[in-house]
Amino acid sequence: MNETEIFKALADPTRRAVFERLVEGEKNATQVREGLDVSQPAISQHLTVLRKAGLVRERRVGRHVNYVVDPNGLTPLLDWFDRYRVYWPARIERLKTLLKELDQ
Amino acid sequence: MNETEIFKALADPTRRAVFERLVEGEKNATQVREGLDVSQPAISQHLTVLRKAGLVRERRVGRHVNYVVDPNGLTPLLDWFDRYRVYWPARIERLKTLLKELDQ
DNA sequence: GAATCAAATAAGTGTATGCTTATCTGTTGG
DNA sequence: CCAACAGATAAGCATACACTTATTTGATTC
Repeated sequence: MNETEIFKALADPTRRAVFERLVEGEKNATQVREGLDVSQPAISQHLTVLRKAGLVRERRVGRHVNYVVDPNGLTPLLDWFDRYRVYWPARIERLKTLLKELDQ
Repeated sequence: MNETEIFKALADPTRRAVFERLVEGEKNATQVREGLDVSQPAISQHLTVLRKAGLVRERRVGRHVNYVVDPNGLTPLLDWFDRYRVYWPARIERLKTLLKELDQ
């Protein structure tokens, strides 16, 4: 749930691949594993890390456990970026300004 | 320069603190160190990691070496977020849509 | 309710990482 | 030039981490 945990979770390429696969849609651990050259426990461990970081949620469906991306999981990182938005490229910065104007 | 390197660089709390201090403005290694309870070599090592990740740049000024945040350093991460913007909170998502409409 | 299968946990291992102290490098000001 | 000082590098260490194989847990289906 905190920045460090999320950054760490996304810092590992394999784990980021797992996350990216879940972005495609809800999947169980076996489906997540397809195409990735790691053992079943490895996937399970990665999913635990992602879950603890608040990036994914699990949902039991019969014998399987489905994993879904948590829509709010990335929020802390977005907030962090927001705090240093001075250094964002102009394109994004422009966007932000726009929102403020619209909120008024 | 690649996502993994940047995520890793920002995943360490001390190193992220170093980066955040540089966001305040150009500083030399000694100034960066102030208030942080780590040795001089530790700071030097953190700065090297940040520099290799493309997040900061160094600039010799006499006997000192000044460090500055690289404005484009975060771009790869922003692009990554962009790729998964489906899961951004609605507020931001709305913004994006708006921009597109305005571009037309 | 026993067999089956998905997924988690246990235990162990090699490597990466963040830190330290000690030393070296390089630039400057007297 | 050389003394002084900023910062980098070397070397070593303890811990964290990503992975493996082996085993356990837990739910379903026959």
